[in-house]
Amino acid sequence: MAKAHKRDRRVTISDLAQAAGYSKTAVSFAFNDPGRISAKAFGIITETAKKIGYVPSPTARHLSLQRHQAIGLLLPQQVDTALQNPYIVHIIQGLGMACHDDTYTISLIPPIEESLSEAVRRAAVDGLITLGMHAEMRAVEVMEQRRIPFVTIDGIPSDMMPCVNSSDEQAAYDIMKLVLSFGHRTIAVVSIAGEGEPPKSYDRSVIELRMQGYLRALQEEGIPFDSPDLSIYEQECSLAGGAAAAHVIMKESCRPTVVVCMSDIMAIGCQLELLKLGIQVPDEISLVGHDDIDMASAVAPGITTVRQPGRMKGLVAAQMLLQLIAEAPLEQSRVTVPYSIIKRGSLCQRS
Amino acid sequence: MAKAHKRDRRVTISDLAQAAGYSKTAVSFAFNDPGRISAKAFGIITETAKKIGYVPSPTARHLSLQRHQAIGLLLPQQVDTALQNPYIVHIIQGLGMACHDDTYTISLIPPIEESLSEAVRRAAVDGLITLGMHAEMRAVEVMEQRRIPFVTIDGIPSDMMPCVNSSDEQAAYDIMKLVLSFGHRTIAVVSIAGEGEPPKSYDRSVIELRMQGYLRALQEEGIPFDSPDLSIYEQECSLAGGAAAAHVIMKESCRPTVVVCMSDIMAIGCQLELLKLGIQVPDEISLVGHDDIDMASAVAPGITTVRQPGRMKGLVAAQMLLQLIAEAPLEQSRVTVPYSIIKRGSLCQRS
DNA sequence: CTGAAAGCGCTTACAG
DNA sequence: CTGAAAGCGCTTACAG
Repeated sequence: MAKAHKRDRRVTISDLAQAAGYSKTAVSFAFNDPGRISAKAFGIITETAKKIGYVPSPTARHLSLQRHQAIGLLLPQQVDTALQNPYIVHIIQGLGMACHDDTYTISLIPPIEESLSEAVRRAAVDGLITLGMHAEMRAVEVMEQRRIPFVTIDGIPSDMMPCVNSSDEQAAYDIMKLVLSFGHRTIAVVSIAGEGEPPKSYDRSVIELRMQGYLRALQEEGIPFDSPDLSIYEQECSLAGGAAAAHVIMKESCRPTVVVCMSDIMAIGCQLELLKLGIQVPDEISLVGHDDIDMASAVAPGITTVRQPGRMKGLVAAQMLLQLIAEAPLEQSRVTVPYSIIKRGSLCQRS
Repeated sequence: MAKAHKRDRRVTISDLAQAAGYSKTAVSFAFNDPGRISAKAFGIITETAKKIGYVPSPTARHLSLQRHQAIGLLLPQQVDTALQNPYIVHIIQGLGMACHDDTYTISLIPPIEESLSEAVRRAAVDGLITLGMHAEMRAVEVMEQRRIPFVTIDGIPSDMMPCVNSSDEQAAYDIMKLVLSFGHRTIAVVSIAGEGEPPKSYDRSVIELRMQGYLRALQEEGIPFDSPDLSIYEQECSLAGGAAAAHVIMKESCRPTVVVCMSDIMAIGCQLELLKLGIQVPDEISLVGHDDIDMASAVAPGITTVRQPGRMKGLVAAQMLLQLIAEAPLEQSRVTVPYSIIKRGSLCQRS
């Protein structure tokens, strides 16, 4: 009676049990295990449910079952910033592919007031995918306290932390080797500027690995870190950052014949700006990038780049995570996903 | 004692209460309203919490508070497919911007076995953003049963359904007018093929509105729907679809001087293919698109297009949704976000 | 087949 | 300031 007043209350299992003339147990079975009640009970309950508009509360279910049917992606930055990075979008697509069959949902979890660990505390998910995590981070501690499994993409491998990486160092080495094989000896490298401390600088490790790869290849060719033929810049990872790089490079007294960018987005920004400035690409200045985003093949000339298998990484990471959630053993806790070098028009023989 | 065995159990509020020598009430206050307990109690409880690694269960909190601190985005397709559409990525970015301050999380909710309404049933969120919903859909019914507020982007306006749209008909009209003002009279329109019934064909309404806009402009110029100067194609909304359109168009006996594509992605695909086929763009064939995705300015020539304010729509929709969740009245329940026509090189005077 | 009851882990009105 | 207890809305072992 008291309850009947509140017209706007959500209808609960008790309402339905009462309306249908069965117990809550029976109602629950009707929705989750119909075989355990009579056909008659099932009929009455589902009919009544339809009539009074009963929908089981997911939250209550989650608490009861200790399961959310959701995984989270821990973002190093706010959602709008993070999704500007096509690589992250690719990763999400990969997660989606893995979640599809198991009808898991994906939560995007940005830091709360700069704090990833606070975000982890509040995340209502069965597991987390993290980007560029290393074992020392506070967020890891919270995940362990909460006993919530996680898989790291592009993290620093360490014990007990499943992760999927690609060989960033090797990939960078390979593309620099390619550049050198085209005869280039005056080289500009555009690295990615990290904005501050963790969590923002999540992929410092990747940046460092790529730089190491570049330098290793250069060294093999007799070009040391401090060679006058090598100039290294840091720019924001965006079209604008690439454009800025173009301007700085053009001011060099000893103009490079190739610009090696750590990301396609920068390479494209740089290329567009160079073209605007009337420079012939690739004839006067060649360019290479990293990631193989969609745009890399759309611009003219296309960007020679390393394909970062974002989708594949997301897919594999999510599959591993679902295994962990199911408490199944992992075949391997560190998987390395292959990259490939995509040759397009932006890199040519030094003229 | 019995509990103490299970080393792998998550530590709960009871564990902490016991360990700290206070009640669960006190523990709860320590985390949510420290002012209500003594400084001493607060100190002991937080200290002990740290020591035994207590993190409050978000799920239990959600059930108790009847609040998730999360909104969901109902996707018309699987995550990986949906995110191929940059417009949807933009919308998510907009949602992120609105959610940032209120520390709401975003859930990506794809249909479950083709069923959006099933997805809505299971969604553990405080509110939903839907794409292209109309009042008759089953999903709407479920949202109402669950009393969960929602805001529709690109939906068909109707009573009691808050929505944010842009004037698609007008935008399409405007760009076709622009095309006509450049002297074009032999025109190919490439529409978006809908793959089947709802939920897949979520944006049929948008497609229809754009088509209506095109036709209205054409009609004003004396080009009726069945004019021999007008050919209409349907293609998948992708680079490949655009490329396919290019081939079909080139086989026309009466070759058009302009291709009006309903999306940039198709326009770009078409342009790249035309260029490959040796056609001069825009001199031999001009092109226009729709959406102004990043790539539209990156290709050469740039695509003349209508900027779809995806980010803005997401932002506004999420702000409205948060209002509804807070049970605050909406200033207006139907907002129209402005578009703008972006002129680039792909459209020129008919030669 | 059916249902009373305990449990999931919190919050909070209420009484002291 | 402090705590016992009811409540959030489900699931499920258990007894009948």
